Amino acid sequence: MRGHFVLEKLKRQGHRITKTRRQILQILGGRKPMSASELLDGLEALGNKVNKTTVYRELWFLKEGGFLQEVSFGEGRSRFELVSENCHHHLVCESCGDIEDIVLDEKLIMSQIKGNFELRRHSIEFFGLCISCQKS
Amino acid sequence: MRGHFVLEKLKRQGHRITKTRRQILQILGGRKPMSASELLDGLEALGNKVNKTTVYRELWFLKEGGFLQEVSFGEGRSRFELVSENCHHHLVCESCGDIEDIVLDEKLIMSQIKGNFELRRHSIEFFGLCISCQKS
DNA sequence: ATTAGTGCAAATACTTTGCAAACTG
DNA sequence: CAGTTTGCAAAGTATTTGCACTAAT
Repeated sequence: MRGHFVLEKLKRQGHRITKTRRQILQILGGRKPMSASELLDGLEALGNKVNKTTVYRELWFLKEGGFLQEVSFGEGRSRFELVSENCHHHLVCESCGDIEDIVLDEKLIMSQIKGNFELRRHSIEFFGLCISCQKS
Repeated sequence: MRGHFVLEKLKRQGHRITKTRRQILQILGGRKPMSASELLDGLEALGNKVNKTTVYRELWFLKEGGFLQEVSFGEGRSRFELVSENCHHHLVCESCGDIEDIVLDEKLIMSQIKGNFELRRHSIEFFGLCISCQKS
């Protein structure tokens, strides 16, 4: 889901397109899952000195609207990324924190869930060392 | 890894077996991944009014020792469970919070990670509705 | 007796809330 | 103008730290 598509849908839904909302989508559009504070930094880098409350509320708003998904890398804080059509997961480097996307064979994994559990969502993350960090 | 095995190993390593340490292992031994505050409640239910600091320190200690593993369900807090020989994952009910273990075909999943990423650990969780919650 | 383990209070990090003010459409 | 969005301050929850004190071996 691309940022401008989100903006159009929001507009159609009667929501307002503010500078902060536009910039948050812009920032999330290009990168890996981001935490609230990283987003805050990103906004500040764009010259937008917003309050953290605004960022948290915007993340909640966009998540509720189905535009963002929350991911957790066990860092004690949440990260958010634009929902993507192709279901992907992450390779997280424990040294430099770099995040790479990885696409798994969904069917293969889902087929292993037997029984009557009604699956709604899942979260799969791999942690280790990226190529650059293996060298150093 | 069973609790009493952990206790023996700790004793061999020169660590002390305190009431709190014994009870924490006892509580973690029987159940699903628990948060620090749940553990605190469990200890209080056993008549042990420990301080939360002690619980956090003990969890850190046992994790460092390789006896516990940390899991995150994106709740904004960490959970801990005894490390198990057979690598398992979790089915988490989003309604009642019940946690069921599930064993996946590791090789099948790991084989999908191509490239030069040096894998150290991974985390796979499924969220949805357990059987009882589907009925109500 | 040593020193690992504990309690307490305070500090830090992340996130949420209430309300008044500002801005978008 | 009306209703959405924002800022600010304060509160809430999870976790950590320093230091003096207690207890296991």
